[in-house]
Amino acid sequence: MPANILLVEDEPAIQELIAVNLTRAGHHVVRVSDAETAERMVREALPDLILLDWMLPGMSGVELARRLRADERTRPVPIIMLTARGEEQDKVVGLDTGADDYITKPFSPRELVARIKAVLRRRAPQVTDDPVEAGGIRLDPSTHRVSANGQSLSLGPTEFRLLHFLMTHPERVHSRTQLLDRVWGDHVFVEERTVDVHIRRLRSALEQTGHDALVQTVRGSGYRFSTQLESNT
Amino acid sequence: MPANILLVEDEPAIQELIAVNLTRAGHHVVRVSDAETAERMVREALPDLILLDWMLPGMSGVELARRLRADERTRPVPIIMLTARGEEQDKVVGLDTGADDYITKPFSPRELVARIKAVLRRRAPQVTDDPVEAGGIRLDPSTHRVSANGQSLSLGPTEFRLLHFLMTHPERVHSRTQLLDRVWGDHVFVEERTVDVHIRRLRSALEQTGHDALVQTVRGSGYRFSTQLESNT
DNA sequence: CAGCTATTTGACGTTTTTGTGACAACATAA
DNA sequence: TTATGTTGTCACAAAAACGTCAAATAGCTG
Repeated sequence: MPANILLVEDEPAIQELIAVNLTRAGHHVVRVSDAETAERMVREALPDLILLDWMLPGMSGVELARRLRADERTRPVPIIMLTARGEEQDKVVGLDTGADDYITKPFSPRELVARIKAVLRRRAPQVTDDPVEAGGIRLDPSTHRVSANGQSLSLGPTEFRLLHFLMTHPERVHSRTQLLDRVWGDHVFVEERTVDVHIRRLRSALEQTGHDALVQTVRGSGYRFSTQLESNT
Repeated sequence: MPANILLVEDEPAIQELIAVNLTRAGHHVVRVSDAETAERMVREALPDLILLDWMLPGMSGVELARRLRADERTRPVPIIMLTARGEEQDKVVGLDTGADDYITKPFSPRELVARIKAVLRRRAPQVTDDPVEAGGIRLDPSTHRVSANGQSLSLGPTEFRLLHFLMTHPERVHSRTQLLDRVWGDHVFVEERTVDVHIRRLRSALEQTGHDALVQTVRGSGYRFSTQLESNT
């Protein structure tokens, strides 16, 4: 289960150490040295998980975590705190800010990878029933209804789940494989091309209400739900 | 929704951590360090929820849960198990004893509060004796009567409870399993498809009075009582 | 522009899910 | 007891959704 991980750590040596190990574990790591940049990146494309150093120049890790938790859109992203001190107090405060786990330096790569795996798995069944709204589309899992500017539209179960997933992970590119895993389920044996077909069905449903640029194709990579127009060269 | 919570945890530090957070979340917390005392307190005054540590000196949490489940009076009190990391397999057993949920240490206060909220909501006795009215249908539990635009119609007991439940939880989609739990009872052994049949009987009763779109099918999910028309096109 | 690859699209057969009528078991009341 | 009504289950019918393919189209590279 490879994941996109955002590593926020100012000390180059540690950054390197962590990045190497995570990459070896199959994850895709993006490195950042300060909280401000990190915040921008998170808003740009939600990572699957954030590794956040406790102490950072400028805005601290704690502060960043708090800010991310304050925003509806970034709230669900799991955060693991990297803390230098092993004090009980810090742990409490750290978790209080909304971190999902903490790990005390120095730590073994093995442990880090294990923790990440645990957090990612724990996050998985975190299916929220909360309504999602973006780009004029409103999707409510509890009533199983989708409406576009008041006008309601009907989707098959799979299209519904697909749209739900895309809307809860907006602005991010999802490969066909990822979509199959997250929308269809880990164990299904389905052609990747099938995703295309469902994307198309979803699109044509959305188009009937005038929304036609929400589900975007990223050639060679996958699909993306975005309220921003596609960037053209 | 503040609740009375009984916290059974022997380790002072964790007890403190949890208590502080729950109190901050508006709950009233009573702390106890062993199962025996806990049992006495529960019998004395039923709490709204019990947070129960898996491992306890003397009688274990599991054992306590089992005993509470065995008694008619204490059975309905929801229990959330606190388990230490790495007891994955035990989770199953824990749920088996009748726990409503479990949470693995270390956990974030945020997560704990959320779980508690979820369990309390799930357990909330939302069935009252008040008459319900929606979509031209009026249902009165106290007189056990249903009327559609004045015209009264007769339903079997099961259809009555089914309609009652649907009307008191309108617009929401209910899976067959949920309906079995809430209408038939928690642990009845009935085929899921039986729900379909009763839905059909309910529908045909309603149709005789001209109401035919109230009970809607949501393919792949379940059924829904709604006054809004099903989305078309 | 040509050649190539990736994606879109429409069609189609299959599978899954739901609707329906019938029936036997059971309870209840006359 | 019989008569009446309710309930759970089944088998089959109907409907909807699904996955796959192949042809058409679009995008990229040189």
